[in-house]
Amino acid sequence: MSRSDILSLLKSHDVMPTPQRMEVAEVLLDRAQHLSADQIMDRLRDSGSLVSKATVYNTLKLFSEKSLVKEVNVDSSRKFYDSTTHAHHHFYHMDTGELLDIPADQVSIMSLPDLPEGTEQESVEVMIRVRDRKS
Amino acid sequence: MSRSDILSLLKSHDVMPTPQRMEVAEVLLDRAQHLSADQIMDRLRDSGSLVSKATVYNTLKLFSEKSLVKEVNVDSSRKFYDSTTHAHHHFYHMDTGELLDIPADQVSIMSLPDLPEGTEQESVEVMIRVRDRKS
DNA sequence: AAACGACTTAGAATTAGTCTATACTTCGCA
DNA sequence: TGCGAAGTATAGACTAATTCTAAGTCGTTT
Repeated sequence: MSRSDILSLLKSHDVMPTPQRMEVAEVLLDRAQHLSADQIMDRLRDSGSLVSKATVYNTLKLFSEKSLVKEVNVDSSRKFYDSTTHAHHHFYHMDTGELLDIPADQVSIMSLPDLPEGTEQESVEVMIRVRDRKS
Repeated sequence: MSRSDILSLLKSHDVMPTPQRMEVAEVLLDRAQHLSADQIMDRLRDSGSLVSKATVYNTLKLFSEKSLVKEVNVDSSRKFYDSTTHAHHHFYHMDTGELLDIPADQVSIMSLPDLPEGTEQESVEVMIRVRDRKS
């Protein structure tokens, strides 16, 4: 995704495109991927950026509120941010800690349950945990 | 579940039934529920128990290794321990932070995807996030 | 120019969970 | 009956991710 694509993406999601936000977006939205705040910090540092930790966290929270990215909770020790926002599912590789997309057409859920009284559905996520085959 | 049921459950799962482990088990396995380590600590304290934090964490980790309980990650700010171990799915109520079981027969997944090369499946979990209906 | 609002920042604070080092129990066995 | 090994339990120090706080920057408005 080019700089100007990112710029208009931010604008269209009602996010003021500050230089720091642009830097974070360029890292995360570069391609379909799942990164933790920490990994994003590292990449920013590697490319010489001076964005502060607080700003990275603020920015990621803002992005996910504005639906520019999706939070994924797997591990309960850290959050991942997913550059793919449309509905899809994940493999979680327990040995490597890696998160992989499941192609959307490869899982289908037949019947969804009745929701608890007075609630509405926010999202449905399927998580398949895998590990290295032992044999 | 009675004390003696719990006792034989621990034994059958190869867990030495020390007094502290019995206390933790009595709290968590009392009924189908999802508790965080912290909630378990609170309940133990309320009932006058002196078990230490470290022991509670050690015990919960042991229980889940021995498949006496199931870890559930939703929130990435804390782990939940589920007293129901057979395969089932969850609602996560985003407003209350509560976790609810989905009756097993109410979700069925039609097609499962091909697993990544060289891996085997560990578990499949469906998580439906819900929130209070706005209207 | 002063004030304003939105943003960024360093570093302190918080919090779930882990680690460490010490102490206690149990139990086989000399 | 006493000893030692193995397995457990504990307080408290520590870690790591994330949030908070309070001060600073910057562009815009008055």
